[in-house]
Amino acid sequence: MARVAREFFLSDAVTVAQRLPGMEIVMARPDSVLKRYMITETEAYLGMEDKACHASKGRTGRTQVMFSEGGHLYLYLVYGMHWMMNIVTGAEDDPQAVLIRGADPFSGPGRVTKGIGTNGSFNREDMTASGRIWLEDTGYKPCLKAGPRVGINYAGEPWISKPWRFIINEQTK
DNA sequence: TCAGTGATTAGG
DNA sequence: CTAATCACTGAG
Repeated sequence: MARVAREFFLSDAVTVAQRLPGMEIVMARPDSVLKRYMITETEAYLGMEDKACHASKGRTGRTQVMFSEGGHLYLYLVYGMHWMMNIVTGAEDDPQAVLIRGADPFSGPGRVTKGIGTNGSFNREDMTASGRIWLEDTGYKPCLKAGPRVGINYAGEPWISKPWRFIINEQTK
């Protein structure tokens, strides 16, 4: 299976967030064993206008990586204990990103990073070139369910209501 | 329901 | 320098 290349990450965050579920995050462990985690849930953060997006505050030390070319990782610590992992999307100077909220078998953005082992040392990593983390397309195109994003009430309308959270919709039978 | 925990940011 | 905030989780 081939590594997903730059072009994929240059689309807008909503498009990338809709395509990511079903794809696999591949981690090369220090002992060179490869671990794969299928993405199950994402959220899109759409640039400077989106008040829920950290980049709406402008270019700061922390948000700088969101202004880089799509394919880079944006990792930050929240509540003093949980690392959040985002994939930057769009062209350079177009600050958008997709939060990874779930990756099998982990549910919840803090559990994902803890489970797969990403932390601040992965901030600014380029997924299209890194030797320790990248993305692969399995070809699986799951059914998705969209809904409002979590934990961003401070952003106010209309951002609270944007249906930019995407979850694999398990078939009920 | 609510405390833990520390980086980041705005402001004096 | 201070103080507020926070894209969460787990325990009760």
